[in-house]
Order: sequence, then C-alpha cells, then structure tokens
Amino acid sequence: MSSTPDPLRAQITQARRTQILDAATHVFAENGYHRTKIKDIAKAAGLGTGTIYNYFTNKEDLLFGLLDRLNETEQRLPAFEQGFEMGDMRSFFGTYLQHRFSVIGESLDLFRAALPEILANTTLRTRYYTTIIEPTTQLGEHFFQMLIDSGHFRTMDAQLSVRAVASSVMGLLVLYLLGDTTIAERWEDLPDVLTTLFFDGLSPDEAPASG
Amino acid sequence: MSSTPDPLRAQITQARRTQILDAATHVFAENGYHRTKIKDIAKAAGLGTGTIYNYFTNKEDLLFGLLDRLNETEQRLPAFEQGFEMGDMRSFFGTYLQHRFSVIGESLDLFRAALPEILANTTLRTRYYTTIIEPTTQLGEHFFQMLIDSGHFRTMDAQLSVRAVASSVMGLLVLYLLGDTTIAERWEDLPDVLTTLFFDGLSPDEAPASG
Amino acid sequence: MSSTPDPLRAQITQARRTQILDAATHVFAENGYHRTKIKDIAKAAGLGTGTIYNYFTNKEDLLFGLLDRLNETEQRLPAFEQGFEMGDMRSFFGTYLQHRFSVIGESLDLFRAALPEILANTTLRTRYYTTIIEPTTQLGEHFFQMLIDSGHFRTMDAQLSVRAVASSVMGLLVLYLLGDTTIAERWEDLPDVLTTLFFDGLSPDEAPASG
Amino acid sequence: MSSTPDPLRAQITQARRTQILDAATHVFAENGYHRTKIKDIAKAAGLGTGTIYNYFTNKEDLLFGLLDRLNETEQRLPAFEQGFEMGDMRSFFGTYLQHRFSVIGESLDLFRAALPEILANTTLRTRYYTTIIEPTTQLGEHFFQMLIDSGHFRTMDAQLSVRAVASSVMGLLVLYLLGDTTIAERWEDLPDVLTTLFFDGLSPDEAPASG
DNA sequence: AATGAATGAGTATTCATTCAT
DNA sequence: GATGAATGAATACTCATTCAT
Repeated sequence: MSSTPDPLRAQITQARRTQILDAATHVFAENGYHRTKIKDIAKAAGLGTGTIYNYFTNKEDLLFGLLDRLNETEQRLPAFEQGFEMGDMRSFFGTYLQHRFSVIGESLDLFRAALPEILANTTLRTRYYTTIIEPTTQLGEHFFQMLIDSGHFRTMDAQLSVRAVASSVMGLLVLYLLGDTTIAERWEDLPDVLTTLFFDGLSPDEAPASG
Repeated sequence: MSSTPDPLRAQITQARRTQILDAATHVFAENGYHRTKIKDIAKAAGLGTGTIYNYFTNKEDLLFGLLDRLNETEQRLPAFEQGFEMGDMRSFFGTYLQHRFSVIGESLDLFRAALPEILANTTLRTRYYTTIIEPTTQLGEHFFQMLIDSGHFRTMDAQLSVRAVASSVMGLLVLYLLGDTTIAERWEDLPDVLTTLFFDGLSPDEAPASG
Repeated sequence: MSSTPDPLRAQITQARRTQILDAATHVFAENGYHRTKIKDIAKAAGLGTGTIYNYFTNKEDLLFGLLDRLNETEQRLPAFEQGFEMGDMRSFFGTYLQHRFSVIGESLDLFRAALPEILANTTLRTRYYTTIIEPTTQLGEHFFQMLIDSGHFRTMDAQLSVRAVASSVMGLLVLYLLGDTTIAERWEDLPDVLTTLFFDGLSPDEAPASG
Repeated sequence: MSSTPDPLRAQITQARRTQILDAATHVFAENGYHRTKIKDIAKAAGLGTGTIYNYFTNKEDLLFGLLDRLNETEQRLPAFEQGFEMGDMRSFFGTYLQHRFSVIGESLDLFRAALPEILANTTLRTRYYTTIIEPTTQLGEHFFQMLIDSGHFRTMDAQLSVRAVASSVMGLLVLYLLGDTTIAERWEDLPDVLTTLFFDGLSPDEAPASG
C-alpha cells in the first residue's frame, strides 16, 4: 500500500524518539539506570508503557540511544586543525577547552545518566570507547605530534600527554558528578585554570615555563 | 551468653569479612554490581548464601565495605607536610604521584567494582565524597595555598588548581576503566608525564608560552 | 443511515471474512493459536491490524469462525440413509470412509489450528461437541441400530460401536497431527484398511477367531 | 563440603517435584496450559511462586515433566511378547486393551492437561511422538507382522493396521476429552466392544469372520 | 556459625484491543 | 472501511533475604 518513503512519518517517529530520550535522560539522571522503571520514563514522557517499546527494543536500547546523543554532542567539537593554523597555541587551547567545558556542561544530565552504566556494562563501554574516546584520542595524538614536530610543543610523549590532558577534563567531570560544589559553581573558570596549569605550570615564573 | 570481648572471635570475624569482600570485589569488577548475585559472591568465597548475611546486612552493605577499603587505601597516602619540608616541589610531586598511581593500580578491581555504583547511588556518592574526596581536597587546598604563599608555587586559584591536578589522576583512572589500552600498558609512566606537564608545561623552554 | 440490505456489501464482507479466516487457518496451523499474534494474521491477509476487528470481535471469535468452517465441512457429508438403500454395507462403508478421509485430508490445516484449542477451551469444546460431534454420533447411532435391527449388522451395542468406529477415524487424524509420517504418506489407503478391519476382522478367514 | 551423593536430599527433591507435578496436572487439566499461571500451580501445591522455579526451569519445563510422567505410565504396559506365547489372540487382545484403557483412565487428567499443548507445540509434539508413540507403534508393527507370518492374523498391511487399531484407542480418548458422556460412563466396556469389532467384525456371523 | 531451600515483592516485556485520522 | 500508533493489563521469571535445621 504505502510504498512512499514518507518523510513526514519518519519525522514524527524521530520526534517521538527524541521525546522519549529527553524523558529518559531526566529520569535516569535523577534515579540512576537500575532504579528507573520503564513506567517512570513513560510517565515522564507523557506516554503509555507500551509506546516506549514501539521506539526502543528494550531498556538497554534506550541507553544506547543516550550514547548516540553523546556521540552527536561530541561531533560538534571544532576540528583540531583550525587551531594549528592559528599559530597561538595557548589561546587556541583555551578556546578549545572553553568549548568543551561548555558542551559538557550542557550534557551533564546525559553524563550522569549514562556514565555509571558505561563503566559497568561491557557492551556499552566498548561502544563508547570505540565510537567516542578512541577517535578523539587518536585525533589528539596526531595533533600533539604535529605540534611537537613543528616545535610548537616541547618534545614529549604525545600518546600519554594527550591522554593526560584529556583526562583532566574527564576527571573534572567525574568530580562534578561526585558532588564537588566548588567545581559545579565555577565550571566556567576551569578552562582558564587548566590553560594556566598546562602552559605556565605550577612553578613561579623564574622557574622553567616563562609567563 | 559470652559477653567476653574475645579478640580471637573478632579476628576470625574480620577474616571472614575480608574473605567475602575479596570475593565481592572480584565478582563485582567482573560483572558489575547489579548483574552480580549474592549467590555468585558466596560461591566465589566458598561459602553458603546465608553466611554472607552473617557478616553484611545486605547487598548494599557489601558496597559500603568496598568503600571502606578504598578509604583504608587512601589513608596509606603520605602526608603532604612531608613534601613541604623537602623543599624540591617537583621531585616531591613526582614521588607523590608515583605513590598514588601505584596504590590506585593495585586497587583497580576495587574501583571498577565500586565507581559505577558510587556515581549512580546517592548515598554511596555522598559517603564517598565526604569521607574521601572532600578531606583530601581540603588538605590539598591548604597545601597549595601554603606553597603559593611561600612562593614555591605561582599565584593562582588554589581551590580550582588542586582540583584540576587531582582530576587528571581521577580522569586517567576513568580512561583506564573505559578500556584505554595505552594507559593500561604504560600506567607507571604516567606520574612522570604529569609532572612534566604540570611543571614544565606544554610549551618548549626556549620558546616560552607567551601570555 | 443506509438500512438497505445491500447484498453486494454483504458479499464483500463475506469475502473479507473468508480472506481473514484463510490467513488465520494458515498461521494458526503453523504456530498454534497462542503463539500467533493478530498482527501476523493481518500481515498474512495483507491487511492492517485494525481491519481484522472490523470482521471479528476478538481473537477467540476468529477461532469460532474456524469452527464454523469445520461445521460446514461436515455438512458436506453424504447422508447415511443413502447407504442404507444401497444394501451392500461393506462397499457403502468403504465409500463413506473414503469421502470422510478425503474431506479431513483437505482440512488438515484447519484441524491442526483448531483442535488443540478445542481440547483446551471449554467454550469451544462444548460448542464443537454440541454442533458437530453429538449430532453426527446420534445419527450414526440410529443408523447402526437400524442396521442391527434389520440384520445387516451383528447384534451389538450401537452406542459404543459407533463411537469406536468414529474414534478410529478421529484417532488416525490425531496420529497424523502428532507427526506420524506413515499415516501422512498413505492417508488414502486408510479407508480400505479400516473397512477390512471392521468387516473382515483381524483373524484369518479359514481360522476364525474362536470365542 | 558435602561431597556425599546424599540420597536423602535427592529423595526430598524428587518428592517436591512430584508434589508440584501433581498440582500442575490438576490445574492444567482444569484451566488449560495457557490460562494457568505459575502462581496458581504454586498455590495448589501449597508453595511459594519462586519455589516452583527451584525445581523446574520454566513453565514449559513443567509440561515436559508431565510428558515424562505419561512416558512412565506407558512403560508400565505389558510386553507384547507375552501375548504371543498365549496363543489365543482374541483373549490376549482383550486383556491388553483392558490394561490400556485402565491405565489411560487413571491418567485422564494428565492427558487433558498435556494433549492440547502436545498438539500445539512442535517441540513437545516431537518429543511425545519420538519417545512414546513411535516406539510403541514399531513394537506393534513387529508383533502384527509376526502374527501375520505365523498365520494368527490374516494377511494385511501391518503398518497401517496397527496404526488403525492404536488410533481407535487414541480416538476414544479424544472423544472422551471432547466431552462425550457415553464414553465417560462406559469406559470399561470399551475394550470388549473393540475386541468384538476387530475380531468378529460388523457383519453378522454368516458373513466372513466367524464367531 | 553455616547452610541452602523457601519465599514473594518487583518489573521488563508482550500483545489484544481501541480509535483518531 | 482501512489503518497502525498508542495503550496498559497481564504475567513469567529473578533474586535479595529469611530462617529452620
């Protein structure tokens, strides 16, 4: 009967999925994955229980849906290459971090909902690592190596250094999620703090890195 | 009947608790908290199901037991004051990180088992933050402030800086748990990398990062 | 609005019912009543889910529809009286069985679909027994009694004998449905075998079974 | 710890299984397999819901348990060979049928519970056919062939004849289950009726089979 | 203290049925 | 009439916890 691709129908379906994922993000973030019942999500989405299953195979599939959103979020990151052309690494680094902290800040609920399960669930963990962490890390490695080779960065282990820098962001997110109020209140100050730390170092100016 | 303190009995009890926590750590790390059944833990401990309940009130109490172990682990950290007397901040920092990475490395199973639930469970999270994160952070703050005031560290925001530094460790742990093989294979190289980053910075010496 | 009888409309409706029952017979026979979803039947009929409900009140009503078909099938049986006039009981019996086996053979899917539920569902069972089994059995009883009284059949218990004969057919059907391949492959030979058994007996002619 | 085979424990387990199967037979026979909830069976057995699952993997496994009982029941059948030695086929046949009808009569609830599902469920059907019907049929075939070869039975198709005879029993059981009150009330008269039919035939004595 | 059989509250998932389009 | 998205009642099954032995 309906052999038309029917873009309208597809759009409605997509809207429902979004509606459900919004509700799920909220409820998962509030109570955690396991304490959340499908009924809760349905109620939060203003839908019947069964309707959820018209759009997601099962509860775990909902989590995958959240992961995909994290993925999309990360896609919005600016390419590293832009920075390379800028020449001024310090200010690029600062801008880049500002962007990242801003994006992460918007998705805190998403992280609070998904991260515990990502850590606990092997399938989810592998998927998250492969689709998000690994590509980003590799991109970062190349970028660091490029900067080292071109003399913009000091000679160092690119693989580990890029992970250390990335980890400081991840770690601050985790500390936030663990309930650190200082980090929560001063989230937008952190990019500058990190920039200072990584470019100026802990030591005062008469020491190595000059101001 | 016997109201005697009976230190032997207490020791046996403690040994059983340790035996059970060892098993729990292993099985939780393997399958995650929720996928693990009390029966699994009992089997891994070579005990009957009911016996677990003679030593732990319920499943969640087992998690608290794991937390207490993390706590004990952290207690073994060297006092910051020692470093202050050393004078050479860079080498103290390196030594301190080496110790921390070593301790964390030994407790990876413990973290893998407990962290997801710490993030997901409000009670656990609060307890972990209050008993471990917060005291350590405050100690670190004081230490940083002391170093700043004494001119050993540059003038900066002690509260945020100490969190940034601590976060880089926490973040590397999380990246490890997420499955990053590079970090796993070169775990013992990380203290040096972090020390270099935080003391020498990203920029090369002859071309100091301009302000 | 339109209170006209409208025979055309009625005919279309009847056609749709038939179309749906055909699909239902097939799918029920394939997967059994409970494993079959209305959606499956709709798909098999090339219709939408909701459409089924325009022609049948509910899923059970579909089964009743199948029963009615069995009923119609049985109505096509030749009247017993014809045989009585024939005089030759043996050949009438053979012809009658041939007809029955042929009719049953055509409706195997129908039986496979309906019989399990007829046995399991009291309402269905009563209806099947009352509308099909009982009338047929009573007709058979009268016929047997008539033949006994007229000396065509030996003196025997008509009630039980007619049930025994009818049961052999029913039993062969059940054995077929249970998966007996011999019966399946040689279905059309069975009328003769039964005729021989019931008229010539198991014992050889020259050595009649002694009482 | 307990490396003993522990026959007592095994006996208790077996008793519980029997207790549950008794309850299941009853409740399934009453309401049919699908309308019966595990809770119903548990209640009928005087146990908790979960206890059922300590003895049977799932609801279907309970049905298999019932099948095994049918199997055991059938095992109690006397060997055909005994009859062969008796010489008098007619009386052996009568005795054999009496035994079968008696055994079946005792297990009517079992059949009422299991037969609909055996017919509807492919796995169950195959298992029932392979373990019960097929071996019995083959044994019967050999026996019939033996009797034919030895002149005790007339020359006929052993494969089909034995199925026809067996079917008459199966068919009477089905007719019983369908609600035929005559068969129910006169169940114990049926062996004689069948014996007369199969040995003396329908026709009066001046016809083929002599009395 | 140790055990493991018994328990039943708790929940993800299914699917017959409805009804707005 | 036809449709299929939405619905929510219904239920098999799990597993933390208890307790008699």
